[in-house]
Amino acid sequence: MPTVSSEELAAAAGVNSAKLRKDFSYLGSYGTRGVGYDVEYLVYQISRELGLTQDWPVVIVGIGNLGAALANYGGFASRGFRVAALIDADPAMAGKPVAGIPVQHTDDLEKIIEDNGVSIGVIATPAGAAQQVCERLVAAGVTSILNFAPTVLSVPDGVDVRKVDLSIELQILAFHEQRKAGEEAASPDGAGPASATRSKSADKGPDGDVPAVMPA
Amino acid sequence: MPTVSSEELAAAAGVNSAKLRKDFSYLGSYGTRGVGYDVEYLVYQISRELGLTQDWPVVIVGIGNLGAALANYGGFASRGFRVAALIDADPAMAGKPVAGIPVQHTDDLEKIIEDNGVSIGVIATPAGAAQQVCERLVAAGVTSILNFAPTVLSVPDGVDVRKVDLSIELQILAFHEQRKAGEEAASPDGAGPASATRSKSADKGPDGDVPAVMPA
DNA sequence: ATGTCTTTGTGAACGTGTGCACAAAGATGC
DNA sequence: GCATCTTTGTGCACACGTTCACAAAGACAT
Repeated sequence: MPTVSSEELAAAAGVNSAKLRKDFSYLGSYGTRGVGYDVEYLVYQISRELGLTQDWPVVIVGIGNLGAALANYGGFASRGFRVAALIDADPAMAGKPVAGIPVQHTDDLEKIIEDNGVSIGVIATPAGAAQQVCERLVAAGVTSILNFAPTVLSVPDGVDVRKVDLSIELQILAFHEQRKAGEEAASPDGAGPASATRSKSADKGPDGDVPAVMPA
Repeated sequence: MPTVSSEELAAAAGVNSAKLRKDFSYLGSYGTRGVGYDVEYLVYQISRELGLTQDWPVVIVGIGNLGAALANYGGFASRGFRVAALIDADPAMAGKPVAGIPVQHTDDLEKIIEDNGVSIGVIATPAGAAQQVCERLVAAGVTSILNFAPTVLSVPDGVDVRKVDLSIELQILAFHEQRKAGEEAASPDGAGPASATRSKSADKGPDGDVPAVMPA
């Protein structure tokens, strides 16, 4: 029986082995003392807990560059996601295959959702259309939405929304990049609107995450 | 002078006002007691701390659907990013404009980086090409990389890499979706490879983040 | 069977981030 | 000038996640 120890896994993943064991214990995963974890059972158990063993039909609304990129993205299928339908508002797109799946028109959105039993929707439309699409998805029975449009969606209770901002990661990189460059020369501080320049060093935690609030 | 109180900002952002004030104090931002924060100065100060006042030239390597979507993404410009160049390995793409910017061939990668003083690179290539592109970017002087390819990149010390996995957010939604559905009926537990079924409830924190390790 | 050796599972310590609560600071009115 | 009122800045306590350290469990050799 192929096994693996928490120490090996921890080294491979770059995390602490105790944390890993504790996580596994929360999952109810029991290893064998002196041996380790049964690889096959462990994989199955984690997969099930994460929902990888289920088939999740999803629809992608808005088949622009991003929607097409998502439709072609290989990582979905291997994680249990199945692109049940592609939907776009442009009549010229209708019927055209993207990633081997014919694009359908927005008019049929509700029927598509219901026929396929879809509970997860992906919005890749322009910002202006996102809220309306969201409402139609929710009304048709979708309870989880992944939003790539640069808008905050408002949804009723019981519906989960996760917003993906493609520029936020770039923002974080730039933040660190600025820190790297700022080590030798202190902040240049050009012509800001401030009357006085404040000091106080502004050091944050070593992780360097961005603050909770940032301007649009 | 238009001002805003921490209480107003906190309500708008949905966070605690004390946390917000503490964050601002770390930034060296002084408000006026009894009044609040000078909006204009606050915006400027946060923008500068986050690096929004700087011009960050970036290159995007791999102009497929995703690369094109990124090139067209409006959120970059407003956050101080400027797409300095688009690079692709396909000679047929060379010269073709995407988002108004002509695509250049990979052969000229090093020259493009150096000429534009680029320190941030975006990789949107297939997984197979990512590591090689990464190495060329780093060798040419790039010190921050945003990786959309489904591969782990290895880089020398001093280079930051952030990996964006487009399916991880979907994964998290599915995880919550599974929890929603699992409330009424306990886990179905089909034909797993396990000999015995373990219990122990497996409750995680209320935030419901995914564990540190997951199978590929 | 007994001892040794490996690795798990977990109690306890530690560090970090969040929220409360209040003194201090400044504005405003009289 | 003094009192009052608002809002900041921050000490303190609490909660949560991470890491350490070790007893218990089991495998394996003799």
